[in-house]
Amino acid sequence: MDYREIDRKWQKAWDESRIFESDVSGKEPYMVTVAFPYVNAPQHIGHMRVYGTADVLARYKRMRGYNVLFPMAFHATGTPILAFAKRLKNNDKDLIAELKLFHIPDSEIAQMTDPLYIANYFVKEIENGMHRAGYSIDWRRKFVSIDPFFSKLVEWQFGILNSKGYLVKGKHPVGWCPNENNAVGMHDTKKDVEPDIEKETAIKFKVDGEDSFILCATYRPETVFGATNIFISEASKYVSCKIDGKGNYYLSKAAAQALKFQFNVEETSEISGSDLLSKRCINPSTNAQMPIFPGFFVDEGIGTGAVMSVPAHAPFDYVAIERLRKDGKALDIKPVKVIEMPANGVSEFAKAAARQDYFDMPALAYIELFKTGDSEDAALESATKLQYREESHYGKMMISGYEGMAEPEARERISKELLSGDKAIEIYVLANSPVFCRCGYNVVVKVVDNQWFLNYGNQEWKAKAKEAFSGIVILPEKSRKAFEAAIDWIDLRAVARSQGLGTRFPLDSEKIIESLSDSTIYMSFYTISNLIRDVPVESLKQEFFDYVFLNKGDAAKVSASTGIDFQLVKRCRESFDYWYRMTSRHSGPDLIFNHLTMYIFNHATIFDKPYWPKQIVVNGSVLSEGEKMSKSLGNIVPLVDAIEKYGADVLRSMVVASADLFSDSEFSEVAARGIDERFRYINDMAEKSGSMESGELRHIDYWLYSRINRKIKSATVQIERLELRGFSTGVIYDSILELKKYLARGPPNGIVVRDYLSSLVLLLAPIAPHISEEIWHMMGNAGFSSLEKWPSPDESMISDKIEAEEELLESVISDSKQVVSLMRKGGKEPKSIRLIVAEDWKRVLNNELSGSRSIKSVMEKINNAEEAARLKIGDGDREKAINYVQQLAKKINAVKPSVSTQEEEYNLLSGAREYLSESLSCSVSIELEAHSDSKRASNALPQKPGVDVVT
RNA sequence: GCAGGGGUGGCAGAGCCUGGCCAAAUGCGACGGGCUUAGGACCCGUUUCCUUUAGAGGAUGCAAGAGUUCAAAUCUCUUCCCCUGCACCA
Repeated sequence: MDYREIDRKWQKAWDESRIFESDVSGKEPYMVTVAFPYVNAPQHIGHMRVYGTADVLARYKRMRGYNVLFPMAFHATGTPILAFAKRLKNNDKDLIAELKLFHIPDSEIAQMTDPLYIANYFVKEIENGMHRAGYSIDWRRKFVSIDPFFSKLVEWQFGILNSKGYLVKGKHPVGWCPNENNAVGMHDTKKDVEPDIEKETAIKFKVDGEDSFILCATYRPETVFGATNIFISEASKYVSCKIDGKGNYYLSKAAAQALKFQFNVEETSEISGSDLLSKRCINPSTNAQMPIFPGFFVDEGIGTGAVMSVPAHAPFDYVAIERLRKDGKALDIKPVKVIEMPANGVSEFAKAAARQDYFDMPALAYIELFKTGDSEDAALESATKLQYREESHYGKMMISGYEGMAEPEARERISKELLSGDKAIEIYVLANSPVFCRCGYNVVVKVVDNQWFLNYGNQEWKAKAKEAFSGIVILPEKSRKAFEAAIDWIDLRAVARSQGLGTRFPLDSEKIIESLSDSTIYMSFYTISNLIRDVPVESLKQEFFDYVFLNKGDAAKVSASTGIDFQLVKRCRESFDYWYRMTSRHSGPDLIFNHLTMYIFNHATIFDKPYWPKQIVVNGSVLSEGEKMSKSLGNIVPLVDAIEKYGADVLRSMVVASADLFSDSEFSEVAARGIDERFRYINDMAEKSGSMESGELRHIDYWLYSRINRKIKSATVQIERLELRGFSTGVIYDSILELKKYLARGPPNGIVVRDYLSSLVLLLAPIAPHISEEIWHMMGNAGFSSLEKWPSPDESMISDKIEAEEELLESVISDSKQVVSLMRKGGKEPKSIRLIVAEDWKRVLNNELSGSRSIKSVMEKINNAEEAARLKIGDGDREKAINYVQQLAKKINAVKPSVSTQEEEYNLLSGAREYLSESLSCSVSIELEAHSDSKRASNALPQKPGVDVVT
């Protein structure tokens, strides 16, 4: 069996028969869409998870009789492709190495300095990979998000959003490269670090006798009540400046430079750090006089280059004051405690901080307890972090007006009060500074003016989105909460960028629509993309989309004003109306907080209710040999390589079906081998089954029928919920165990095996379509298994009884083996084994006990002659019956009702006698308890025949 | 910090919603045996501890602790730990 050959054979057959090209019909529609791939890299096996899962659903629904559409397009908007081209221009070695990993020839790489060339190349590459993976895609509908005709849809969409007032203008902080003069995201930084922007409160400390302020940035404005002095960097340059035309503020020159990206900063004079030391300030919250001291730890580049000193709550401040004291300075500075920890604090540190001896200096507690072999700065750093964290967690304010308030709440309140009282301003800082742009420059925070946002915070819109969301089936159901959180959380989203590929922003033609915002309703485009491919782009006017997607206006007028053929206009409307009624959307969990949420919002406001999303499926990722795939680990496996090596179906089963939706699946050599072996086994059995004789149905044949029908039933429930792990375990693994068990029971019955395999092969079709087709054909069927009807269970063939009886045989064997092995230990060799079938009155008692779970009532029945007769307990059996019930008393909860009668059990064992003696390598005889002279006879229980090993 | 998900035997991973048949499926690994010239494949058995020459009994056990219950991996509470996301970026 050569997977490669089978893959090619059936892919070709599918293509030639165009079975995945779907058009409007009388059947129920089912449309499956996946977050389209970004065309700046070839696919690796990780991509197979989401596309493969979607394909499994598409293939399953097709077999369920739906008219399934699985389209695909490509994403090329935004900056990554530009960045890619730029990196290649600069001969970026890492990128070239990555491309080589995917076997991209040098001649191609040489041409990849052109963004469009890159996009085209990867479009082809990815399409080829998807084709070889066997996805049932209708390729006629493909498009790229930078195609002009697609831009028309985006323009139309933004026209609607604007008319609803959802586009707003405002300020926004971004990571910024002063050298390249553009916004910097994760993709643009060295080591791919996301610039982490945080807000800080910069408090104004009035300088005594001057009309100016010292500006101190802090994360903990609530500690301003404990501020005793100010620290500056003695050796640094400071400036006095106006910020946005207001005030005279002292801050470090470095800080002033950085703040120019956030405010209009006018420097009016320069002053050295040491000259500042002679000034005094006033604490805006306590009106206390505060001296200015040099602080050994103050960095001119961080914050404002000036720090408000809170020695009670900041270890660095405390130590700086101590050092000054040693030099006879700052003698009158006393720490002021403003946050109290509970006396029974949870950590050692917190407990100490609350102790009397550290009464007003909790910082000291942290410092002392953190004294390690580390450098002092490192220890102080750790102490600071912990104190900050613990005070946030457990601390309560001691300041009147805020007494007892938890610190985070106080922080927010006090910050707001300072800001509204004009006692502070808000600045942005880079929390993970320094971050380097790829060009080598330090990234700063810039506040971008005139930024356009989509206002997802709009209450009306949010309410609509929630309404739409309530009607969506989320798989797996447990990710529903994440969506709810996302819908609540999403607020303003910047929507225009100054660079990148994509559609121009209608309200500012200098800008490009941001690349997640331009792809929130693109799935609707699939319904018409194949129809309008040759229509002149200019004709795709607003009224065309209004008619097609919103049913506004009429086709004749639209045709007249746009010049698009009347019939075509109507067909577009019909196509959208047909397909968009049932859609399933697929992606990874990383898109919940952006794309998928935006998808819901945009659909809710643009489309009418019948076309709102119906289902969203979120799946986990793929680990490679237990590790996350990453460039640095060098364990990225190109998709086409893996298909070549293992075959599409083994790979699909491993990547798509070996884990449940939410968990990561694992790609490994061992797993591949396991699946491969099982596929081969099924294939071999199918081959052999052709020549198997058929005969009358035996117990074990009914058993196999019961199993397969039960499997069809459970597998259908599982695939419906995309619980693919359970599904594939049942279909691939368990079914083989069942077949083996069946074969061990004697010569197989051809018709039964063939029926079993036929169902199995169809169940396998969604995950392993190529092999399914191959075996389906081998077994003499015409047509494609991909188009066969999904098997439906025959409930009448599902039998608990038959399955329980087969289990009985297994337990008889294992019981007997255990006895035999005990005998052998004692040096005795078994000659034969007598199996004794329990009498019917025991069965009756089992049923009574398992029903009532009451020893007492059953005993009463036995002792009552009439009842006993009804229960068919003869007078001679009464004594035995009482003993029996007493024997079961201990395990009353484990007593099960009896499934078969004495006669049935006897027949079962007799029928399986050959199998039993073979399994036990010993001759076996069956007898009834009533007629048995074995001393073990009374041990016989219903479902558990007595075993007498004769030596 | 906030939000979401999780913690099960050597490993992976079911079970948890709907408590009892759970010393816990299945796969992998390991060990012993069979088959084989040999290896692979395949087949059988073992894989928490103790006891047991009759199919068994007992102890411990599903992150830790407490609770509910006749009965807890499963329900409730507390604590600890891990993963993911926190935006203008695809």
